[in-house]
Amino acid sequence: MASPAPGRNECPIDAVLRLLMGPWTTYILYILRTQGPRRFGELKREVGGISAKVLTERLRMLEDARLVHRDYQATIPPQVTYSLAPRGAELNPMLDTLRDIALRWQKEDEQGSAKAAAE
Amino acid sequence: MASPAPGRNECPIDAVLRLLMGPWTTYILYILRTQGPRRFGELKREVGGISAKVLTERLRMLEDARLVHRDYQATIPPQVTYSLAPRGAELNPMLDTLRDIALRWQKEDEQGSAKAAAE
DNA sequence: TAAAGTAGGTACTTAAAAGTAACTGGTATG
DNA sequence: CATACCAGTTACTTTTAAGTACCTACTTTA
Repeated sequence: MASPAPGRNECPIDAVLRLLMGPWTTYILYILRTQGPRRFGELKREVGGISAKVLTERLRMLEDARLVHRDYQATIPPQVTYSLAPRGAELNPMLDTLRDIALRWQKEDEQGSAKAAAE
Repeated sequence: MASPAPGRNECPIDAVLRLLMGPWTTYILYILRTQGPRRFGELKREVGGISAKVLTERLRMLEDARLVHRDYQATIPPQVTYSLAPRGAELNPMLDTLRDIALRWQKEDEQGSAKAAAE
């Protein structure tokens, strides 16, 4: 890219959002957060429908950003366990707030459309 | 899509993140939040580098989600003013938290790499 | 000895998003 | 009488991301 558009590449908020967005990502974090550390295969089964390629991509992204910790045991067969890193846990309150807002909006919209339909 | 993947389409957090992510979006909200209501052309100039098409798309998305309010005056030439709607303002604390976290991580990473380079 | 499980990697295809350029109607300006 | 401004829209192209399928090396199980 020749000219980095202002507010796009430079914005640190965007960098974090870019990390979280995309299919599966928040769901992966949600599982690690509520179910605790999980192995690759477990995670894949629990997310359900995700391919190994995309799961690997997401986990690498999250690992590079240090939201998730990867523990590799060179046993046979190898055991790779993923867990929430401190930075991942740091996002929990924000994600909780976001979830509350999102759920409330969803409920408001349903009530609003129900009321509008009844009138 | 045949089977809606679990945790993907159903997740309300994802719906809001999907709204905020993407180039320009948080920057547009940032301008409306810090500079106050702005007209289409002003917004376009202030964001800088965005095309009318994409800016319109983003504003329509935000308007549909009721984060932003659109005021159309059928004068000649027409005046269209965009402002933060209540829902948009509701996100402010969360975006502030997110920005603080993002900036701190950025700083930590810079210090970390600087320290690592010095050693 | 063939299959299945471990944790992925690689190549290819497809679909969605983003960007580019030209166009709209109506008026005021040069 | 051609141009520019306002706030977009439309058609088209390019880029990016996501998805599909198959591959690795090694071991245990049937």
